[in-house]
Amino acid sequence: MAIDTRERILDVAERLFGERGFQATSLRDITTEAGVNVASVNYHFGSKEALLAEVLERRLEPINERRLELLDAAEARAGDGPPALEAVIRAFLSPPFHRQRAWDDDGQGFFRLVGRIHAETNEDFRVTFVKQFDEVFRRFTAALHRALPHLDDADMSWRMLFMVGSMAFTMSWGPTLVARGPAAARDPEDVLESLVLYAAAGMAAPAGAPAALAAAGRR
Amino acid sequence: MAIDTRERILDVAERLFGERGFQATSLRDITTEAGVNVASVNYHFGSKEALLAEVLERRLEPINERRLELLDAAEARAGDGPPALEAVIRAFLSPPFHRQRAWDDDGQGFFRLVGRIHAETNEDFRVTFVKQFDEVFRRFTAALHRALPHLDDADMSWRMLFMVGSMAFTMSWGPTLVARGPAAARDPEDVLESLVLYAAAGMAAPAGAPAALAAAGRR
DNA sequence: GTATGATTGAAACGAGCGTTTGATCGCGGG
DNA sequence: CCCGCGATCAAACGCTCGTTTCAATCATAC
Repeated sequence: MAIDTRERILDVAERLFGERGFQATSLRDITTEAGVNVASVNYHFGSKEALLAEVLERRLEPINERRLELLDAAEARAGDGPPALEAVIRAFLSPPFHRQRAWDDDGQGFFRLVGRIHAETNEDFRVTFVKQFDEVFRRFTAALHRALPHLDDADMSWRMLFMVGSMAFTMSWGPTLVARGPAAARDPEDVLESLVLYAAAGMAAPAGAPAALAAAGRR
Repeated sequence: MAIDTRERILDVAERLFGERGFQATSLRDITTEAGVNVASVNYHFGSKEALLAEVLERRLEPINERRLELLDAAEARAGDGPPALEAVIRAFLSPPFHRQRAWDDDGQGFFRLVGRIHAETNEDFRVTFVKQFDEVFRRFTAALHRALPHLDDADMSWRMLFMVGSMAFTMSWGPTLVARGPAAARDPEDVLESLVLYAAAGMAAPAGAPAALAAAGRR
């Protein structure tokens, strides 16, 4: 009936998956709200899982492309020297935020969905999910290593995990935090700035000693 | 049949909820693996949701108690002055890690479950979930404000979100990261140290300017 | 030993799920 | 004009879910 059935399904699925989660959202929820037939999901996408995959890919691909563009620019600006830490971190963190003009935008569904899928613990899902970030991770790991030569591989891996965690959590809880207390209300752009500063400072922190030594030093 | 039906159900439920998620885990999965009857869940807990609540409470209550104890100690050590930033952050972050001797422990189920529930976006769930942290958040917000007087309320709220996100993400992805590349393999205690250093540096970062000013300053 | 109340067991309930089917519709090309 | 085909539709399929039922079993107190 309507303009484009595929697009309508993708839009509604993105929002509902973000609001309620993948498992908790039924195809009937989606198709009813989109005003299309139940069968159209399987007709256009093949299965519910394939629908999720396409929902994610539609957003993540341009985001990861943009990340690499910004990283290229940061490295070009640095010439032969190591790239500026803050620029590298901003290249990674800013693209997801730039689809979000305000906290209650339409983009909120995607925003929450991204936060949610980052927390998905199903190992099969993680394998396919990580693949989409393969090149992004390799490039940013290398760039961060150059910007922060004092960190070894293990330190870097964990700190990148910390950074991604902050980002994912902010995307997932940001709308809730803003809705709860007006004290926290700020432009998404401001929050991004705050997150970049936080991550840059954390990344640049001195490398930790093994726990045994640190414990001895503390006491 | 066995020693304690309630306890057996709680143990298995904790693990399976962590591995597969709440929605994706059926009561029959749990009861089969625990060797008890399907009806026993509803008999002992009332419903599947009530079972989840008890699974969470059993672990979170002692963790939050410990957090407050450690915060008390840190504040006592500081006397009238502001508490040491790193001590406050360690008081918050360390309790969940201290149930985890190794990454492949039995505690992994709980570890992942905690990571997962932090990312839950169902608003009803969040309301009840946040309540359990009420006092913890109030106390730590106050302590961090004293340790970091240069941050306003909004900055503090967001940075605490960043910190919790790093923690939750680490708990959720830590086992995956360790299993994937031996480069990252480290004692959970070492990772905690790394996380504390990262969070302390991020928290202590200079306060951000509003985005408009920051953008002007960058270009 | 038997009554009593808590616990367990097998089976069934109704509802909702993802998916499939086969008829029907709309429409551009022969 | 109608053929062919992609798109849509209502309906049904088989299955699994959380929950309930009610009889059987157990432990304990009298």
